[in-house]
Amino acid sequence: MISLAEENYLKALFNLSNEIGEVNVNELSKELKIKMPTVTSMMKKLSEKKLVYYESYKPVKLTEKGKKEAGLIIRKHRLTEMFLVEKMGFGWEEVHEIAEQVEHIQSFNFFEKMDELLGFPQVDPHGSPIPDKNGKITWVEYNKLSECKTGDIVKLSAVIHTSSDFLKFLNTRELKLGLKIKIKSIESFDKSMVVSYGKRPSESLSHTVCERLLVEHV
Amino acid sequence: MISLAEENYLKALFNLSNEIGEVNVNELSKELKIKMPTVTSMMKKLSEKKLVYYESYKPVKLTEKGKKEAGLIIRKHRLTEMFLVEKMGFGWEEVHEIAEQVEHIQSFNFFEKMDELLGFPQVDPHGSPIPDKNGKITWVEYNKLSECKTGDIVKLSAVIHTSSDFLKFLNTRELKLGLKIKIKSIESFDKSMVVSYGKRPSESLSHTVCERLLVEHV
DNA sequence: TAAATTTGTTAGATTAATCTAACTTTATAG
DNA sequence: CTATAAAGTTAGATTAATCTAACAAATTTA
Repeated sequence: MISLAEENYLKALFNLSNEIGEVNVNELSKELKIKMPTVTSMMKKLSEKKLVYYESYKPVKLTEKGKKEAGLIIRKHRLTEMFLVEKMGFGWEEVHEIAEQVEHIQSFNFFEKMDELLGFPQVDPHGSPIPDKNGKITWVEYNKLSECKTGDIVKLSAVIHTSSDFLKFLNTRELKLGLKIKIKSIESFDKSMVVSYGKRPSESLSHTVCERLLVEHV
Repeated sequence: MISLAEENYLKALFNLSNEIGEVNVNELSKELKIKMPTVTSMMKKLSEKKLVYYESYKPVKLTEKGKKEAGLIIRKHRLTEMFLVEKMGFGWEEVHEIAEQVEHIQSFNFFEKMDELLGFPQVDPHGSPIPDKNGKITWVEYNKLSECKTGDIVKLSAVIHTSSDFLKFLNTRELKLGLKIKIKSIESFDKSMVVSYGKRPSESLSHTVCERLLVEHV
């Protein structure tokens, strides 16, 4: 049995690994807002349970078993977010906090039913892929908007770092997934972009924002 | 802040109080399957938090504050059960276990949304009343089927003790809330009843079953 | 009403998850 | 290549929720 606390460590490890590969104790500590000694001792425990590879003074890695468990938690999180948006009418900026709690519910059927009612979605409301029933994730290679060049026409496919404030900002600019965006110009001094989309002929987006918008070329 | 463990004690107290008024430590201990010394110490803690009245060797009572908190937890439980049945297609025998977990989720909006999507229901799938936003419950006086007499025609309005097995049994007999039931005869030796309802002209129900079926006279 | 049973409490141990303080190892910067 | 900084560990304390063993109070029964 995996405790609630353990689930949170696995999830954090999974998320950080996907960004930066191996994860050290310090990063995990910051991510979870839990002091390093606590993280160290939890790593020993998860190592005993064969959920992570851990050796003193070295970065931590999820085992296959750990990846699967983490994937299944993230599956529950993302299915929940999708359900909250699609079936309950929440905004995409509201769902993360609720899903953080719902993801720990132990009931295969509950999440199966969500999946079914949603029509087996592949991505959550932020464009992140939903792991399958084995916890396996299918990575789609997106590009950062910030790496595109003037004249490119792209489709907004996902957003990174789903803080509620960032999502509210996107709402105010009517930036939604699936939207076609044309890059009109790039300011060389601050890398901000002037783009057009929907009914907005000219919007300026800071580099920070453009780094968090994932797009596909069309 | 009320912890998950504390919430479970409050809920148990609320439920037991409605059946038997004052509740002693032993009953609470059995209900929660937690040993008596643990219950005693938790009563002291809840008493400090002004959620219960507690004095050594005396029965425990919820304070007004405790009643409100307990009512709100039960509200979340029952809204969840209703949502699972009405919006997600679960059977009434499957929802208790899931609701036991969902009831602890901290999100006003989540349960507001359920309430709204359900059209502000007054009762849960077992006919139990749903407390209002202040945790207040409106009691409707039902009669036990076991207390009715031959010839009575009644409407099945609620069921007590919602164990999954009991509910599955009701499913096999096609006994649903709202059903009109006619009492054809009562066996004096075991108090079992022969009744007719729906497409079933003659069904025998044991006294144990009849005590758990709550009805209104029509 | 005295004995037996049930109910309740106290004391102290245990477990999981956290912390702080002190120390060690590894990495970085002159 | 040493010295300093950053990262990591160990040891020991803390808190919440649980337990068992032993004792005490209340209730039931003979």
